[in-house]
Amino acid sequence: MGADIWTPPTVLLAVDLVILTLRDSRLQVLLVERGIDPHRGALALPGGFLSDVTEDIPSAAERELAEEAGLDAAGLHLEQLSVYGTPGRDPRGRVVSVAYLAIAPRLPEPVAGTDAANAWWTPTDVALADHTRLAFDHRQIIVDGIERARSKLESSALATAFCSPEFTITELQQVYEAVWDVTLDPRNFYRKVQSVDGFIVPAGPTRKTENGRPARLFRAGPHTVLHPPMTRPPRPADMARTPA
Amino acid sequence: MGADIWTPPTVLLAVDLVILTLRDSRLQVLLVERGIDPHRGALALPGGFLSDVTEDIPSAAERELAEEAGLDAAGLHLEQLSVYGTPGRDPRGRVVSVAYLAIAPRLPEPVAGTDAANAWWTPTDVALADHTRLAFDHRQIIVDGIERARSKLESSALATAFCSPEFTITELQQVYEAVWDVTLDPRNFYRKVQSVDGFIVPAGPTRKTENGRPARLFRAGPHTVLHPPMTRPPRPADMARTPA
DNA sequence: ACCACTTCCTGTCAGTCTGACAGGAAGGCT
DNA sequence: AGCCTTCCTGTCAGACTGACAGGAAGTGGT
Repeated sequence: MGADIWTPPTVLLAVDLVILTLRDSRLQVLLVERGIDPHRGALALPGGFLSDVTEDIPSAAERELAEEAGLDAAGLHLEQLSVYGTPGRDPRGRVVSVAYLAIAPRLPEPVAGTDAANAWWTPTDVALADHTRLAFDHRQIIVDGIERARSKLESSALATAFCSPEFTITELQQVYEAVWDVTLDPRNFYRKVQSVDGFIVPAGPTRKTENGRPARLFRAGPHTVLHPPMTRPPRPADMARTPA
Repeated sequence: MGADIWTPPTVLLAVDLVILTLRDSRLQVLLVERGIDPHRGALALPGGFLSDVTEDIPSAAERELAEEAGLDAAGLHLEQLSVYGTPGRDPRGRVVSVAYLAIAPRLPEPVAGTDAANAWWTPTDVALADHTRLAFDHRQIIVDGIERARSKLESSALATAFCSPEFTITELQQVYEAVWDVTLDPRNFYRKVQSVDGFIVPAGPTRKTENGRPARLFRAGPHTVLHPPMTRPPRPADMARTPA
């Protein structure tokens, strides 16, 4: 406890975005190729530093969402994920990054074409494969983001954020199946989803054609917390290990 | 896209701690009285700036836990809560605070006596009462911390962190009742808690006396996620309206 | 028009879980 | 021994879940 004038250290503040969507019935994450050092050429999450010292952190996340992903934050689920600030994670200095989780509906196919056009949707299993080179600690951030999405699918209406404003129950089921990496019984899923109060509401008498019998359309209901929650079937891979 | 040399802005990084415990069958939070401006004299969460630019953020949280609360981080649940960095939340500059949620077992009664002795356990309803003056945005941080604890009691074994290493089922029930602010049926609670795989395990043939029949002792089991989860009964305040 | 095929949706049924309630077990105290 | 306290085991009806069958509503082929 010296009596000298001590001033607290300063850090560089960044935001990183885990943007998830459903394409080809697979969970995909948006990655960009880094054009500058460090980690030039490696894949990374969209993100960047605060533009100026007066910028709000959620605003920075929305700005990066538009600049690097070409996505409009309006009508897009965006929530804070966690903070990553281990010393040495960025060689440029002490960088503390606030990670955000964004969920994009499947519709906006063309992500590129905007400012930073070198962005690709990547299936999550590919992004997390051993041979994929990810910058910084972005691998861990992606893992955390996916786990957050998996968890929130149980207790919240987050699944509707993966869908267009109007969607069928089958589409909703595909969200659960892709994110949880399971297969669900359609009949039980129909029953369960419609019994949860305020989860989804019928969207007019409209219907939608594709191949078989037309499906009814729904939209997100008024409730964001699910009572009772959706139950995730136990994955066979989760064998319990007992730490001593 | 200017060609000028742009340097990202720097911010001051702080940690704040929401430390919850159970005292007198009530959920209580540790608050300190601020001795310096801004908000001198107001109540605040324990916390402070990073000590130096090389300090890890979790380490800073543990250091503040020891310095301001006199608690040892070992064997204490500590998890990151969220980040609070709205411009203007601190008049000294752009301060971004990483909030942590800590759960303390009921035993360590004397919190004071250490470096910063002006720390008190405060029932959460008192801390959040309208007449209580809380510094900065700490009211919101406390609300978020309590909600996190409430939520995690459902799906994780967090409740055991409120208890001594060995505890009775009744003590565990009091945790749920205090945090959720509900009353639970002891008989159903016994059945439920013991049926959840790996939640609690019997702790030897030991017993513990107090007033009536001795209670069996348990300790935390190997699993930290609960299958199936504990279900929180709907609070009477949430009157559901059933649309026709 | 009819059939084959696709997808969507409704029903049934047994096992399990939940909420409500009764009553016995095991201590201390007078 | 009684009486009080607290702990714990049982029972039972209703709700929920997982597994499975079969009808409803479209499209396309012949």
